[in-house]
Amino acid sequence: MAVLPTCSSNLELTISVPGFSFSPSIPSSGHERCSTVRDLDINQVPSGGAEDEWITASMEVEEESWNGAPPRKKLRLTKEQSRLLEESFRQNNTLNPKQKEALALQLKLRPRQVEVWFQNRRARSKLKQTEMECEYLKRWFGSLTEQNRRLQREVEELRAMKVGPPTVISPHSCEPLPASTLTMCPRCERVATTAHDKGPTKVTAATTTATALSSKVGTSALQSRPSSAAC
DNA sequence: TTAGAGCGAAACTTTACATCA
DNA sequence: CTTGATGTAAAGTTTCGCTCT
Repeated sequence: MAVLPTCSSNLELTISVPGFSFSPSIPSSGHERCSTVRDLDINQVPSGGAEDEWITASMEVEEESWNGAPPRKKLRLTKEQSRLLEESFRQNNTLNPKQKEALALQLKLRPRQVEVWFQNRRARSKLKQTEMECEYLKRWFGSLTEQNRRLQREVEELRAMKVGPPTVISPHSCEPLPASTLTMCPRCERVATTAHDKGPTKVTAATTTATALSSKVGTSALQSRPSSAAC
């Protein structure tokens, strides 16, 4: 199996905050079940109020929502909160309780929110990586299919040539060697002569073609696979 | 201007596993 | 060694805010 990119924590996932604005937002008309209080944008600091008051207020709203039907009020993180979370995620994609507490304090969020954000972020990283692996395998499959087509064409061409068994000329005697002295290198599958024939070997066109063919496989394998030992 | 579809992300649930008393 | 409590991560799902048409 090929070596695949494995740096999930380095994946650059942009966290977009659509429509983020400090200007007063108009409550969505499609969510009538929200109370008047909960229609307030919880990301928005109330005019004239301190940020701490805003946080307290938004938490109170959440507490209230637990009486009766519990419609979730979803927080939209500010750009700054997202940035800090991302930064922290890059350093460490899991948090111990102390880190979680500290980060929550720093971001003025509840520890549970930080925890959920990290869970979702890990999930997104994994999804992104899986998608990348999928793309990689698709491309690899495509190139192997193409390679296979080419090789089959070459096999057909060779068959059409109807050449006899390969003839090897010995460098010592300058006489043709019997085909039985030919061996195949098990690693690279190139044709080689037996041990007693150490010198450079002249081969006929057919053998050359066979060697070139096998080396082609090696070359393209090198292109598509990250590592391949040279013979 | 409004309604609704679609999408992204926050929040939740379930399950599995590890640790500890 | 077994057992129950507790905590956490992963995977899957639900819900909601927002944009676009």
